[in-house]
Amino acid sequence: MKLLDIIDGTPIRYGYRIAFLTNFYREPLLRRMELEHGIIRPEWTVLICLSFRDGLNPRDICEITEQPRNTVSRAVTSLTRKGLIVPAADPADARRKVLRITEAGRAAYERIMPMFVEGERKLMACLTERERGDLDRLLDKLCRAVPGWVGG
Amino acid sequence: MKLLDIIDGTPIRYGYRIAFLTNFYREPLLRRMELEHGIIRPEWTVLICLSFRDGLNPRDICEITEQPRNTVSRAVTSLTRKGLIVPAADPADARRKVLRITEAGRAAYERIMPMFVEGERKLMACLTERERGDLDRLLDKLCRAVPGWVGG
DNA sequence: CAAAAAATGTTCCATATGGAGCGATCTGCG
DNA sequence: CGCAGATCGCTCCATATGGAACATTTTTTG
Repeated sequence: MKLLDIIDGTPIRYGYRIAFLTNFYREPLLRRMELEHGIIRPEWTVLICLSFRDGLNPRDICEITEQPRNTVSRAVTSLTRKGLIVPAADPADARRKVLRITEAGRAAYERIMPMFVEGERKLMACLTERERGDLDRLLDKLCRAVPGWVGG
Repeated sequence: MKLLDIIDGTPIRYGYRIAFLTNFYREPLLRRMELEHGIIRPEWTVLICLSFRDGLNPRDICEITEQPRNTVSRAVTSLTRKGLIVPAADPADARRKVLRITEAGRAAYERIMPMFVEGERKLMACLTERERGDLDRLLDKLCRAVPGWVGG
């Protein structure tokens, strides 16, 4: 008996399976990341953000990742201690910090990301090219619609 | 700037968006459930399992939900204290408990589940009937393939 | 049949997480 | 300018979570 077997017995078939996939794709990788690289989820999300756009504030990262401020604050502290990012004063606003990813930070990102890429490859291996295209389009539509209903 | 905006900058487009949808669909509902009904995630998964098939053991629930044993153990204890389930001795194996959902437990399930159904409705509202059919088929394929690669 | 190994559920402990509130700073309005 | 209110990041605290070890019971093995 597995979670899959009770999906047909629940009235939330879509939500259930999407959460199911997330559980099996993401959670094991997050645990491996912590074990093998000593990086935990909030730290990882900060690295991803800064890797995409350097010089963000903690506040920006809260907004992007929807994480609470204290969670981001802790991640910034620990990443700084590890030398993966460097916080600087924001000349325009003394309350803010400008966060910059270091070389070591980029290296950590480049070391960890392939793990998630490989996980995604396994996840998607069962689909044909055409099916991936369909899924891509559907996910895009679903994600773009989120801001319209979330919070309400 | 939102998470959506950096999706194109990441090499894990599918995994990212699936996790994104889970975050916005499930997490707010779990928080509301705790606030309004005093039920937390592990308790909810136990209720779902027993609602689908009464008389399961904690061990079965661990297997179905992939939750650690101590988490399920705690959920069983608290649900019992709340009168939502009743544990009995398993005559076939003295180590095991047979868990049965109570009337109050079923009532709680019937009260909470509509919240998740409504959340799913919002999530899926952007898709046409045809697109839902496509997504249904794709999710089915993805989920069925999970046991083949998970853990490896 | 006896001892080793596995299974089941619990407890202990370390840590991750989020809410609330704090001090410092900035903004808007008179 | 001066003050009320908003914003930013941090700390405190309560709780959720998972790993490891434990006692009890069952299964396997010699």
